[in-house]
Amino acid sequence: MKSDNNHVRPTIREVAAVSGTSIKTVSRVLNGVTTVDPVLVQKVNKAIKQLNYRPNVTAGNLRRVDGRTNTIGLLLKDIANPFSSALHRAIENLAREEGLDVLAGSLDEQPDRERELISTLITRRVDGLIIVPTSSDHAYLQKERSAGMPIVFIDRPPNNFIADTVVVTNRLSAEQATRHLINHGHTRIAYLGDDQKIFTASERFLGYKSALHKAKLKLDLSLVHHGREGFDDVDHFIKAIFNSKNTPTAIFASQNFVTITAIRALKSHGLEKKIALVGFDELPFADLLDPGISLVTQDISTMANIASRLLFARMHGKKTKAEFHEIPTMFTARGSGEIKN
Amino acid sequence: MKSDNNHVRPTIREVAAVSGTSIKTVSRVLNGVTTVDPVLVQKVNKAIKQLNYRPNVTAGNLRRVDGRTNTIGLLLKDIANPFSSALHRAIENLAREEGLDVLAGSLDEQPDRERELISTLITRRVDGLIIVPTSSDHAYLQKERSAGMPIVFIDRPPNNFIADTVVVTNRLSAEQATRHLINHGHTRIAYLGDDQKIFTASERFLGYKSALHKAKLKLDLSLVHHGREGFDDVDHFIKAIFNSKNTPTAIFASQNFVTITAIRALKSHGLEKKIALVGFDELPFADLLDPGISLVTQDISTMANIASRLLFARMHGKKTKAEFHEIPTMFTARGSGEIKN
DNA sequence: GTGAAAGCGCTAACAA
DNA sequence: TTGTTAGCGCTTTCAC
Repeated sequence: MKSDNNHVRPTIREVAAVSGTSIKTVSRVLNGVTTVDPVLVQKVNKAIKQLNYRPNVTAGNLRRVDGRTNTIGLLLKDIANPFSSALHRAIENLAREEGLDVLAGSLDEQPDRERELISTLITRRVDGLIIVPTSSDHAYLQKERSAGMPIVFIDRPPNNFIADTVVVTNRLSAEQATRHLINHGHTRIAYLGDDQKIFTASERFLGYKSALHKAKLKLDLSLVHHGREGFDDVDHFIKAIFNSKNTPTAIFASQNFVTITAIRALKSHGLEKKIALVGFDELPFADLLDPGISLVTQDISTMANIASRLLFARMHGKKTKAEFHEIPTMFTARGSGEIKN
Repeated sequence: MKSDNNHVRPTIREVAAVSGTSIKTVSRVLNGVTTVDPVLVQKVNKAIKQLNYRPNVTAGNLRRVDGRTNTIGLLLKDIANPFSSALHRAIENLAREEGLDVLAGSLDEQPDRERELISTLITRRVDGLIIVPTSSDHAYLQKERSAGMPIVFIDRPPNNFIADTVVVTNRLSAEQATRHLINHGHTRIAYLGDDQKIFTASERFLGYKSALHKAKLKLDLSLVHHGREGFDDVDHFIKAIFNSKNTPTAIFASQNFVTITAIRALKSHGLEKKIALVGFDELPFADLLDPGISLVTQDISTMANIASRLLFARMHGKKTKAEFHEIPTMFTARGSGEIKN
């Protein structure tokens, strides 16, 4: 609150005045330059303490030769989502080691929000961006990268734009999960997924179809639903197929909230121990349910590690061509996926 | 990357040059001043587009009369914890409406980390701070507030420092939860809690004791354990009391990870339908377990709302004395807490 | 309505 | 080793 005159922070100039030195000497002390006379260092430190001086780093960065703000931007689907927050935390830890702070924001699958947030982050001159994208066209980022902004995509690749990308083996893992159900004797396997516009959702659906195909099972579209997480339609669909003649004997749910909806629906029909279920995505405490939920989970730690290292390297000037990393998933059998037909 | 000469962002000066106007006119256009000749506005906008100019807000804030950075700092226990991330998300939404970005960080119950993070946030000149504190002494913040930094505490109050605070009715709600178990016929109720140094943990323990006292039940310390979340000791303790002669018939678990540990232990003994359990804190999908977990939950949305509004008001110069808000909790009976003795 | 000059708090360059 | 000056990119002041 600068408007308050008794509430103004002292500047480097005042520290210089109080300590009887120059601002440059104060600056040197602040930056740990070793060639300063220890006596002056003492004086400066005393003045700093006396005035409760706190350097303004944003002012310093303005002139500083590297011009860095030591801040990175992180765009997530939703900060409160378990996958997002685990990713956020892992990246926070890595950023801290590099002396970077993280400005994170939720996009809620809204492309406008993606552009808007990226715009404000650029306006703040963050040093780099890690993005779980939601837009279907990232050509607009070309200008930003040309202006020197390092950008790494995680969980989903960019569209119409080439950049470092870290994703998981969505298709392969979904195929394996579906095959797992097939191997337990199922031939009528429902697919419940997120909006197909989302990369991970469409990839996982391809994996599901591929598994059916390889097992010479026919794709029955009446058992397929692409919904929006948490929306009633998933619930309606599940209730509808359970009331139809064509009841599936197994379900592959390709995202955490969809899996939750499926579990609720199964429970409400008393079918949770009769119909097999395999989910894809983080699901806290999947082991506590009865039956435990068999899940394909993502190696968030490795994803965060690779993405962060890539970003930091670009921030340090690395100029090699964009890298694409596909991280294997883990499968944990806990019971729900091992129910036999 | 300023070191890269072909990667430098254009400045307001270049926009002025290209558009054939002055930097002040460009500044006016940028800030939407309406008294600018539309012809000049056109020219300026054309130059901005042509150069892909992005104003540097940190530079602008330096001179700007209010000196604000439009950033707030948010210190949480752990960004990936369900309670923290829900709080974070709620605050993010409110901050966005005010045009503020959020710099969030995890403290992991480490007081050093609290001081360190606050220090870097002040150095960045954030406009305000919302803190879930972990330190046992906040006197060090006095200087910062005197220098004009608005500070609001949430979930836990400050120590040796008076500031706006938003907490829940920890003691009362814990007492009610314990009484709920007593009302179902239990007299040997175990208490499992977090480290007592944590405000919420000690308050909830007081509530537990108060309920016993009012029901004329004796406090049996062999049924009480103050552990650290996720640590094996909670698990060991539970196993020990189940193997003792003094087995409890009910458990009050005062924090989410402790509740999880309790559920796991009960399940491993096949006791989840025999021993009653009430938890305190967020627990995703508590309704999906069998039995459903009866929980005291916190009104995170209201907490975030009140804390944010308080902070924003202080940022706008509000000078009234510190407010203390105690938010009621909600109790949801789902089965685990209604098991009778 | 417009622009030149000063200055925000700091670091870089260069001199002493 | 220390200090002076210029300047980072912008907004403010104030004259035109």
